[in-house]
Formats: sequence, C-alpha cells, structure tokens
Amino acid sequence: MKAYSYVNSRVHADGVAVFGGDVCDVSAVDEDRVAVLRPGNLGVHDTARLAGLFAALSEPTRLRLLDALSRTDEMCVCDLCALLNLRQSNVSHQLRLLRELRLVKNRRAGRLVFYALDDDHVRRLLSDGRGHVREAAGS
Amino acid sequence: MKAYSYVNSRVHADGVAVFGGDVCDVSAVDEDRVAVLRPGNLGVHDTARLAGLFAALSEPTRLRLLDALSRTDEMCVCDLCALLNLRQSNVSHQLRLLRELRLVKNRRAGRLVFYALDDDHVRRLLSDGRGHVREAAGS
DNA sequence: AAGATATATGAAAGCCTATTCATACGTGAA
DNA sequence: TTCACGTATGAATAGGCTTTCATATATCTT
Repeated sequence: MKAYSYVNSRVHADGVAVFGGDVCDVSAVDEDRVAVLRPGNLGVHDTARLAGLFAALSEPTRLRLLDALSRTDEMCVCDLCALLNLRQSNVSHQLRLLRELRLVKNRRAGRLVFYALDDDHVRRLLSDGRGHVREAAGS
Repeated sequence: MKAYSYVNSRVHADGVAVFGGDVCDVSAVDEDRVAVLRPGNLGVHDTARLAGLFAALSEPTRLRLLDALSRTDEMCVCDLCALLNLRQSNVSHQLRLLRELRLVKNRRAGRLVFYALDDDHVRRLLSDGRGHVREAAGS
C-alpha cells in the first residue's frame, strides 16, 4: 500500500490543494467550468484518506480477508489462515493494516485473537464493488 | 496499479481457489466454521476484478479525476489538467486505465476528447468511501 | 500542405509494497 | 518454570506502479 504522504503538497491562498511537482502544462478550454468546479475539489487530506481506504481494498489478500469477515461475525487468525490458505505471518501483517485503517477490530480470547469488521461501510463498499464488476463484465 | 494476474493460481476440484505459493501453516480452531464459509469464498476472477477496481480508486490522481468527473457531466482532458493541476501526459495515462476498467467513457469532439463517468457505481463508491473516512476520523 | 492545438503512447527511473523467513511476545497447561 | 500454541513484528527481497520526458497521432485552421 502506497503511503502518499503528500509532504510536498501545499495549499494555495484560496484553499486549493496543489500537489508537489505537478504542474499543469496545458490551457483550459472551458475556464468557467473549471473555475466553478475548483472549490469543490478534494482536499489533500481527504484525498490521502480515501486513497488509503481504497488501497486497503485493492489487495487480493486483504480483500479476501475482509470478504471472509463480512460473511461471519468474527474469526480468529488461524481460522482465517485455514479458510484462505494463507501464511499466518501474512495474515497478521494485513490485519494490522486493516486495523490501523479502522476497517477491522479485534479482541483477545486466551491465546486466540478474533477479528471482525469494524463497521458496515466496508460491507457496502464490497457490495458496490461487486455490483460494478458484475456490470462491466466485458473488461 | 498492480496486475495480480494470478497466473500461478489454480482451482481445486471443489471449486475453491488456491493462490499460488500461499500455504496455510497453522491448523484451524473452528473447523466447522471454516468448512461452512469456504464455499462462499471469493473466486480467483472476482478477487482480481474487485482488486483492480479498488486499485483504480486507490491512487490520488485517479481518485481526483473520478471525483472531478463525478461533480459534472463531462470534461475534456485539458480542463481536467487545469482543474487538478496535472500534466497532460499523466492525465491521459490514468484516464486510459480508468477507461479500460469501464469506470469512464469518452467521446471525441474535434480535437477535444471528453471524459465522463461510465456508470453510477463509482459515484456510490466514492460516497461510501467518504462516509467511512469521515467516521474513522481518528486514524 | 503546413502549422498549431489536443490527446495518446512508449520507455525509463525512482519509489513503494506484498510476501516470506526468522524470531519475539503473550497465554495457558503440565 | 518449562513447554506448546497462537499471534505479532522486523528485515529483506522481488516485483509493480506512477510519473515524467520525448514523441507520435489526430484534428482544425489558414
């Protein structure tokens, strides 16, 4: 998952985010439309957060982990490994990422740690995603 | 955007996707739950497609392009460059990717090429994504 | 036809990430 | 305490992706 820290980005006086290094090299055709849309542009922070969220979902392993959790209430690490045929180390690494993004939560029960989806947004995102790939079947 | 071609993946006789190289190295605690969930696992193709979709959304540049298009009907390449302060080459490359994933469509008008969202799934995905990052404000 | 504008594309560089191995940590049992 | 089990984490490598530059293609104008 890319970091996209935006350390080089700055914000204009008008609040418009300017991303470091990127410079427009063409002139707009419909300057009015551009001017109207510009204030609604995604800000630097929202962009980074959204990108981080979707990046979490863009990985087959994490995607399958989330999908599995979306089909039950909670599962321990070793059961996730068995269900998805993954190495324990790999699962732990990915679950850590998902936890940092508040996509999953965990609770300890003895030496087992159970993971569950943190809220319903993920379920909906997965569902919408499936809706799209089902329609765009020709790709 | 990662390819995730799964050339090394195979499918068991029971239809369960097995991903190349990955081997579970622990034993399941709740084998019944695993057995119940396994038939519902995401297949290889669905996983790859979903991952590709979310990967498209995981990139700040593409995310901003899609967000911009979601706030208007259509826009030409140079206006997108101007609005987002991006190089033309960069925008063209990313729009190509988005088009291949059927996230945007385009039409030519003289020497301009106008891009628009291909369907409403993307709009909803963006909206859901915003919903999540708004709630998980503490990350 | 020639020039100008708008867009597309190929190649290369630099950076980032996923996975694995090895190992540490935490918990329960004997 | 010592062992066994489940989980977490650090380091390293291999492979991919994004961005840029240079250039090609397409269309319109003169």
